[in-house]
Amino acid sequence: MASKTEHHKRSPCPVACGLDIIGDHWTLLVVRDMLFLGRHEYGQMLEAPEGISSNILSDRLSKLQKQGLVGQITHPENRKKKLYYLTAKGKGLIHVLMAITSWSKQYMGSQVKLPTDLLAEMNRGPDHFIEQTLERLRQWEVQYQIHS
Amino acid sequence: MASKTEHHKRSPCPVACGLDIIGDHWTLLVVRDMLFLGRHEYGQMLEAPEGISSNILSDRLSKLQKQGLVGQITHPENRKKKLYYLTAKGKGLIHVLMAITSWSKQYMGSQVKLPTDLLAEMNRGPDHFIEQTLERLRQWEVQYQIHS
DNA sequence: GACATCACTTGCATTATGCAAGTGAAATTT
DNA sequence: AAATTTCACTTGCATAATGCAAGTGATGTC
Repeated sequence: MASKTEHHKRSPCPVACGLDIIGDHWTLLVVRDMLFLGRHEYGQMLEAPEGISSNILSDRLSKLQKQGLVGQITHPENRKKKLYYLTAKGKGLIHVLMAITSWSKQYMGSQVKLPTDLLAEMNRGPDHFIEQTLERLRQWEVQYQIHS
Repeated sequence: MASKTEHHKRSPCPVACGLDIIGDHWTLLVVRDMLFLGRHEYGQMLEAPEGISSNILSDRLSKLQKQGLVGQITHPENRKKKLYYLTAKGKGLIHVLMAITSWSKQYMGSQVKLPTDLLAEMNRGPDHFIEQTLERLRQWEVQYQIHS
């Protein structure tokens, strides 16, 4: 569970410290699911096309909770389900995710595609897209009475 | 060498595709060295406080070159040295690195510190900082006659 | 010609990941 | 209320990635 590569013990660099949390193949995909794709349940995230394994998903969700990026509640409509949500710290990664998205669109061209509704919103500019995304989350939080 | 986790084969998501290239503990630190810290030699990067291993550094530099983010020339002042430089694709990651930096500064507080000169430039706003950083690189490229 | 530098490479132990299968608690069906 | 299903994990085991120490060979210096 504890990674051997904990940069922050050796370096105060914000990039190095940030990578201690998000510097792996899966963490940012889990954040993406919650932030952009409306996936807040374990089962939904498992179904994402990248094909995360159940043990990795479980591990990342618990790490994200320990680090304060994610919280959870039991699903009000089904007590055996859980809902995972982003805290302010987790939502703060929206700028990182958008920067990666822009970079990929620009330099990996034909390989990348994104859902048409998100693409349309994104084409109206980054500020608009961010506001739209956060508003969507706020509404979802109201629906489930989450105070992140 | 070929990772088992190649998202782009399963998903066209720009986040997933981007993470295929930068989604590990070390790649972005190597880019950071070249982009912000003026480290363009193998030996300099080895000395970074995070303590990258020589085999990992070698691996990442060759991957970055294969993917077109980095190029190399032999050092004009010492033929047994090499100079590594960022292409436009590599420099394009500046927005990702800045987003991570901002996020770390905001949410990891006391843990992160950065060189005073960079901090001062950063406090003058992101646009200024980006222009300053890219200008520094341009001058360095002129010095070594690099046409990225 | 001996020695030091430099950018790697190699071997091997440790850690992380991928996959398939299993577990137990809660809900649903019979 | 007994049996089955759903759900969020765990576990076991094979494979891949990483960390570390020690080479290697091509160059440059004394």
